[in-house]
Amino acid sequence: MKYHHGNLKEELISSACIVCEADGHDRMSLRSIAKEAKVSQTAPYRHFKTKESLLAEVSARGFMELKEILQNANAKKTLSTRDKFLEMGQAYIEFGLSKRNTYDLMHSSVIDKTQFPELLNSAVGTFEELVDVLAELNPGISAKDLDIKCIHHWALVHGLVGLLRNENLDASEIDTPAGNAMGLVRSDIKSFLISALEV
Amino acid sequence: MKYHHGNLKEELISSACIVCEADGHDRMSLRSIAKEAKVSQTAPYRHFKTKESLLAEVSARGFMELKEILQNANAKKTLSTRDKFLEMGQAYIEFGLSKRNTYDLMHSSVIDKTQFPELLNSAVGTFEELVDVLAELNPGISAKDLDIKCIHHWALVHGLVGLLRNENLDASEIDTPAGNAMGLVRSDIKSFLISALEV
DNA sequence: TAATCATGTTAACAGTGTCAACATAGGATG
DNA sequence: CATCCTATGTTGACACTGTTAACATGATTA
Repeated sequence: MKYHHGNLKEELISSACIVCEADGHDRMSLRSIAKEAKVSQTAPYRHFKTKESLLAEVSARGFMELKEILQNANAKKTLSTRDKFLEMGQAYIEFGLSKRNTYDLMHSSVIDKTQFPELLNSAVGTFEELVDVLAELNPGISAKDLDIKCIHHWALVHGLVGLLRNENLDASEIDTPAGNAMGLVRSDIKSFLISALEV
Repeated sequence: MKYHHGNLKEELISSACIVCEADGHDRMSLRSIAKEAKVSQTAPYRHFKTKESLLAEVSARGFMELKEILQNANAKKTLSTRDKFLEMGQAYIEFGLSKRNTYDLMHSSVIDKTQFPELLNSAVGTFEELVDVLAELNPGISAKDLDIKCIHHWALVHGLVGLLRNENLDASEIDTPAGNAMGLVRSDIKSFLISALEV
C-alpha cells in the first residue's frame, strides 16, 4: 500500500468524466470520486483548487472530443462540401444527445469560462471547425458575414440539442403538438437539417 | 407575532423567483429563503414536497412571463405579420438575456418536467405562441411542416440565447473570431434575426 | 366545547465543499 | 551518505445543505 498514488490527477479527471456523464455534474461530489480513486476526500485539493476547476477539465475534454468528432465528419473526402457540412451538423447533435450530461456541463453556468482560458480555447475550437466548412461553402463571403453565419448555424444545432434534451416534450405522456413535432425531428435529424439549413 | 404566517406559500415562491434570478438556482438554498420569510427552515416543506417542486413553480412562472411577452409582441396590431414575428424573436432573446438565471432554470435538467405537468404545459405554451404567427406567415403550409418550422425557429433563438449567455466569448479578454462575432450579433439582434430567418 | 387538521417549530441525520494542521516519501543539495 | 525541501497524501473540523421525525399551535368544523 503506497502512500502516494502516482497518477491521481489523471485518474480523478477521467473518473470525473465518467461520473459526470452518468449522474450529471450537479449530482457529482468531489468526495465520491475521491473515494472511487481510493484516496482521502481532500486529496483532490492537491491537484484542483476547487471542484469547479476539476469540472472545467471535464468540460474541456468534452469540447476536445466534440471538436474531434466534427473534424472527422469534415475529413470525409468522398463527400461534397455540402454533405460534409450536413454530416457535421448531425454529428454535433448526436454528440449533444448521447453525451447529454457532459454537454450540459459544457454549456453550464457553474463554470466561469473566463477564469479558465484553456477551457475557453477548447470551446472556441468548435466555432473554428465550423468556420472552415462554411467558408468553403460560401466562396467570396465577407469575414463578418461568415462569422455571423457560423453563429447562426451553431445556434441552430445548439438550440435543437437543448430543446430535444431538456424539454422531454416527446417523452412525456402528454400529447402535445410540440411533443409530436419533437419526436418527428428527433427521428430524422438529417431531414430536419436539410430543411432548416437550406443549403 | 403570530404563529401562522398566512401567506407563506406565495411569499416563498416570489422570494424564490427573486433569489433564483439574483444568484442562480444552484446557489439558492431553501433555508435562506425560509429565513428571508422569517420562518423556520423546515416550514417550506408544508407547501413543497422538495426543493425541486418549489423550483418547478419558479420555472413555470418564468414560462408564463415569457409567454406573456411573446403575446404582447404578437399583439402589436400596427405591425405586419413578418414584423410581429421578428418582434417576437427579439423579445424572446431579450428575455433570455435579461432573465438569465431564470431562463437557465427553465431549461435546466434539475427539474424533471414530466413530474410537473403544469410546468410542462407552461413550457409548451411558448411553442403554441410561435405556431400562431408562423401559420399566418406561411399560408397553406401542412401541419407537419408548420410544426417543424416552429422547432426550427425556436431552436434558433433558444440556441442563440444559450451561446450569448453561457460562453461569454465576447466578454472575455481573449480576442477570438467567435468572440468578436458574438459581440456583433449581440449588439444588433434584429439584424441578425433578419439575416438568419430570411423572412 | 371538543376534535381535527393544516401549518408552524425544534432537533437531528447524512451529506457537501473546503481549510488548517499534520504525515510521508522521493528528489535535490550539502 | 545524511539532510532538507517540496509535492502529495491524511485527519479532523467547520459551516452549510436538503430532508425527516416528533412535537406545538391555532383556526375550522362537527
